[in-house]
Amino acid sequence: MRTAASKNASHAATRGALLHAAADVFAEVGFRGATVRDICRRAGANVAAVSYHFGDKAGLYSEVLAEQSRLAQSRYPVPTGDDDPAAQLGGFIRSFLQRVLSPELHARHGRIMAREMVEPTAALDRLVAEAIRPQSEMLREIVSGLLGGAADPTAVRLCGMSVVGQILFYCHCRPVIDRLFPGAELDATGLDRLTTHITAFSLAGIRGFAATGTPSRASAPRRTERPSASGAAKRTDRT
Amino acid sequence: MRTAASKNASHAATRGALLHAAADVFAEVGFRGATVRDICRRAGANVAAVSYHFGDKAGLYSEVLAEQSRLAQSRYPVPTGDDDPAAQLGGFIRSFLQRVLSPELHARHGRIMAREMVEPTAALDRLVAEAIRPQSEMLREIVSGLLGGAADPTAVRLCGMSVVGQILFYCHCRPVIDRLFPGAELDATGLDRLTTHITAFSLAGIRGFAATGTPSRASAPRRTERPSASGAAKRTDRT
DNA sequence: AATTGTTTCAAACAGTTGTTTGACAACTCA
DNA sequence: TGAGTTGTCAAACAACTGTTTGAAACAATT
Repeated sequence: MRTAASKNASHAATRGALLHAAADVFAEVGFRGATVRDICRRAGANVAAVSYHFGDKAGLYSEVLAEQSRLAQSRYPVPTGDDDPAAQLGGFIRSFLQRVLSPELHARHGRIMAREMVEPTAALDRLVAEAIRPQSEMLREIVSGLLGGAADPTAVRLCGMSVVGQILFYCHCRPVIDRLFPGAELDATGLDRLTTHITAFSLAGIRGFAATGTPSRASAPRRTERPSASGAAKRTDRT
Repeated sequence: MRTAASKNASHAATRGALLHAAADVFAEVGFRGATVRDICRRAGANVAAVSYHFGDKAGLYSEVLAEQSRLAQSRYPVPTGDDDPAAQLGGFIRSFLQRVLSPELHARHGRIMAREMVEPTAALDRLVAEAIRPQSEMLREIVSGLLGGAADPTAVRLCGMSVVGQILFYCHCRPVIDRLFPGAELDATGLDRLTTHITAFSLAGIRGFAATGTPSRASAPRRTERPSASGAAKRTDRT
């Protein structure tokens, strides 16, 4: 029998090298595009190493996903201990942005997560349960605090998604953004500016809902004609 | 020589069947995951058909991308002819949402675009130039109209991205949303509700900027401690 | 020193991939 | 009719995929 860690250091060494290399490769080309041979070459390990240490490619990927998620969470945790809901929202947005966009984490964590969301693998369920749902719950409480206790749960959910959507846009659409606005980089300064903007925009948006139960006094968008779709769906404007 | 259409109907027929089947397959499993054999099987064509009609797999994909983009744009165009910037924004949001989320288009257009943005291929440049940049420009003018003529270009851009981010979130993160909130479907009614929400949220957010040149009166988010990152980046709060 | 359990490795395996080939049928136009 | 073009097809090609194998190297214990 082996007494856990004391036995062999090389086990943990190559295992770590595999995780390290795999994170890079998965981030670059996705799960499908990644090849076990490429990962092993970068890790300085034999092709059989993946099978030996993680069972198969999917097992390695699942482990990478979990590790990246843990790492990002511990590096930029959501700050707690603030009573002001507005400050809570700002902290939430800042930490979220840093997790997916800060230069040190975007290359791996951010891109891997983006891929996993758009093209889910079997590992997504675990990721949602362990990492995403708690975050979602946290945001729900913050928004709820901003909207007031008796707020419509649907409105709370929609506002939360509006916040997260703004954040993830910069992560998911980075290739497009870089092409549209070549100059704008996302270094630490850019991240600060982004945090300020999204927080202010979101607070104003949420407070628009808080004022009246219905969406502020905004002029309701006029329906576009549906060119050939038959039978206009019955209208239900109110939330 | 062949006089265009009169020659052989079977050419256009199998070519169309290939585009049709390929759109489905690319939407389902992405460019990498799609196999020429699967596409041809669904199209009722021979494996060699792709090579014959489109040169290679990438050529077929590029054609699918362009066709889907054209199709979505003609089906749900951005309504024009409205003078009220708020109504313009509502129309922009509605048509955008319908293009990427309406049941008839999401299965193909929406999902293919989402994949292309997260994992770009060589075809992205053409897509940006022909479809995305014009939309971006349109949105820029709308937001500019809302913020007033002398608005900071950076603020206009950020507000525009806040709008688009909210929209694309439902397209890019659909797998996650479905797991977090299993009940919420996105049929025509749900799309209407979404349109109303995002429009109201965005108008409130933008107007928060229009009031003062700086981000409303929002309490600035307090900085989270950076656990181990050395040297705090110098602070530049103002936009 | 012999034994045991663990980790690495080159080689091979079986399957799939995109693409090409050359024969064959269908059609147009003279 | 017959030459010439065009589209389809089964088969094959070479390259690459994830995974397995059995032997070798290694470290620690007996």
